[in-house]
Amino acid sequence: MLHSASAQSAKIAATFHALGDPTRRVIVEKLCEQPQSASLLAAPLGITVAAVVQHLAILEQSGLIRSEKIGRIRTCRLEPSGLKTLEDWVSQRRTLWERRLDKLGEVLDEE
Amino acid sequence: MLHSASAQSAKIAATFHALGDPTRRVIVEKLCEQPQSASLLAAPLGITVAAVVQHLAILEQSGLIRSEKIGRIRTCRLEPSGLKTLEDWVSQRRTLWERRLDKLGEVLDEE
DNA sequence: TCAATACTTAAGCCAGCACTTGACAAACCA
DNA sequence: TGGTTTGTCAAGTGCTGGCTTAAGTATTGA
Repeated sequence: MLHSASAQSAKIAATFHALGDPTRRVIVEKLCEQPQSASLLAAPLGITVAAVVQHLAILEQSGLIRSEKIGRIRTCRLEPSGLKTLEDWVSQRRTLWERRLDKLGEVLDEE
Repeated sequence: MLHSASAQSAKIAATFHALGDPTRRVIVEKLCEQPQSASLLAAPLGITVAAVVQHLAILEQSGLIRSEKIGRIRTCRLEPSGLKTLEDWVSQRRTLWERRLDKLGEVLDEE
């Protein structure tokens, strides 16, 4: 399955933007351990639930988390494919960099 | 070699903050292919060299790039260990998440 | 049914950040 | 030596983004 380059870069942009904020990173780290409600996430963060909900929206848009509302409780959980997007980007950059070194090696060998 | 948890998290914070900006991501992507000077980086970005230099300082602080000034030219190159920091964070989260699933499986098996 | 809980939404505040301008310094070159 | 290139630094500007408050909706439980 192929994605357009722009779709991929849009997703990566959203992901990095989401994880660029320390509070959102803490949320993601908590959700790695177990799913939690919005108010449960807010408590240790020292910010209002309203603020947390705003963070959750950004995280959800980026695909890093998923949330489901049952009754009056919204339960959030990690979406592992979001981490995969990140992993792919990093390994792609790494590959590019290594390929460059390989080429450089070839040139040096020829001389 | 051990690093303190706070030192690691400070580095990760700097890395995510650095990559949270689209312009800085473009810079990193360019530097994956080849080292470049500040003005060379600025040209296709449509911003001033002064702005690029500010971005470079942030990227360098995060450990994602390294730069060296020879004559009047500052050459920037990728620092692969910066990408490694990122890779480590992701794989750590992934591991946490998988471990949770494993535990969940055990509990279900016991019942 | 009434109150408490859990979240949602909108509006506004303010600090931080990306960027510019302008003035400067150093290196290169004709 | 004078002009061009390349980068540095400081100050200022405008906008984004994280947060709050306040008012609302839906769900739950006594």
